[in-house]
Amino acid sequence: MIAQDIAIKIKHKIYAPQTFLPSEHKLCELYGTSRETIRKSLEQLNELGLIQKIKGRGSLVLNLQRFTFPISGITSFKELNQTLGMHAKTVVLQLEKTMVPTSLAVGLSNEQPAFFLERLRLIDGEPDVLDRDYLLSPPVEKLPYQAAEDSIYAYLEEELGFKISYATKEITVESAPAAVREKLNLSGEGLVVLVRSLTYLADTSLFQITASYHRPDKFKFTDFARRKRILTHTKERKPQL
Amino acid sequence: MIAQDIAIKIKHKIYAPQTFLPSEHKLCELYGTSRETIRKSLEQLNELGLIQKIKGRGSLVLNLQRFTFPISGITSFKELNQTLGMHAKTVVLQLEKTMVPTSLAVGLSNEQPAFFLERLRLIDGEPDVLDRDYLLSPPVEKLPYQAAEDSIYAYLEEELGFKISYATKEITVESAPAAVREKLNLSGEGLVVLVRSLTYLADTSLFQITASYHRPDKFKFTDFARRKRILTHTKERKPQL
DNA sequence: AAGTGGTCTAGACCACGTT
DNA sequence: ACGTGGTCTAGACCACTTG
Repeated sequence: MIAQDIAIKIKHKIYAPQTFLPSEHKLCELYGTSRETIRKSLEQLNELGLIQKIKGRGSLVLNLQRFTFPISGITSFKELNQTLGMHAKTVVLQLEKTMVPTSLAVGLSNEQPAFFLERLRLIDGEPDVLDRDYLLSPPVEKLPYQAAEDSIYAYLEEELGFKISYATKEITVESAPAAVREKLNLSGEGLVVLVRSLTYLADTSLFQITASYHRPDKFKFTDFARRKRILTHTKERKPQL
Repeated sequence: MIAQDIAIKIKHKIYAPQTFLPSEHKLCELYGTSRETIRKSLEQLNELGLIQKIKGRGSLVLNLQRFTFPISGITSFKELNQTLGMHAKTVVLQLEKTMVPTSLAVGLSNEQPAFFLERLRLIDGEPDVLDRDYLLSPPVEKLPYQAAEDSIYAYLEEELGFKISYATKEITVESAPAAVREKLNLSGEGLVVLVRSLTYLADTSLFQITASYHRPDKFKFTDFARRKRILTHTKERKPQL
């Protein structure tokens, strides 16, 4: 809650870019909590790229446009839409209960029922993205048309109490199938940016398999990343020559 | 150090995928530290996608191949090369001191000297990526050819004591300039995946501007992301109609 | 010297899952 | 009932930056 409160204040420029937040000590008094609690909040903002903590000086508000296009995380299209104020529209092309194709089977055991959902995303009236989702049927038992048109994540989290936890994404460039090419009004070689996602719940069970086909001329992915020194320092020892 | 130690044990399957780590209490005893310290370590592993913490049960080791292609962070090509055991090679095409083109000026004040560096990355003998870097000249005063061929990050961090902190990345698909097209042996429409990065030091000063041109057929970006609920909940209030 | 963030501690209480 | 992780506390000492 503290992190969110500060994030909102940064968003509204109450804490302006290039200025320092109140010191951790002052934030303790402001929120009436201990310092470690404040520090955990600031750590979240640091990880998101909203601030940069500088030893001996303070927590500097960054002016990176983290609110303009926060795609990197697991952000649903609807949320993006709200945040950006784009003139975006979602058209549900298909919604039916089927089986997950074995070609997509990611270590899935045999036949796996799922809701298949195909949605076309339009921005300013132009087709931009075609999403194909499989929502595995345990755990997703029902999927109202309204949820598909609105926001699946809002439905799952708020209505059903699902705890969506993490996702893996893979971005490649591929030649689009004819059906996709048609729906996206593609010309030329028919190359699309393909974003494949696997999304998991807090109990580590897989519940969503997505293929997102993006028009290459409209595709833009922005990312914020902090330098980690955990995995990279585990260098292989080279044999002594 | 604790996070790294556990990460290595996960990598070497001492802690196997789909099993639980020792409980936080046991890890306290193992490392002789307090619980909060263990928890901070586990939080790092959680953020990296190595484990999933489950309340009431324990910390589950995930079997996502986080060691096979950890591109998402700020990982230098050399590090990737080591991690993957790919037959990769870097050819330095150019290294000279110039000015940053004003077209790239990202709020840079006037004339900004920098080292321009062009490198071709070959994988299994095939050109795969063309990197064009500008390393701003304060703070980078010298740039030995050897560092460019080996690893710039290792040089900056280990030799010069730089603290590389974070980067923004932007991925788009564009038509490659003729010079790039040639060096990458591109045919057809000459589309490339363009990854633009701005990399910053811990004091928030910009020091590197990179454009990476990837052959679209070789490009692959994988990402691990956890669901955040800080930015997304700051919904705009809709006007009451 | 004073203020800042970085790290750690030894305890506490809670919520969740399993037995 | 017990063990697990989730959260918080009130203090401590350190390292860095600035006046």
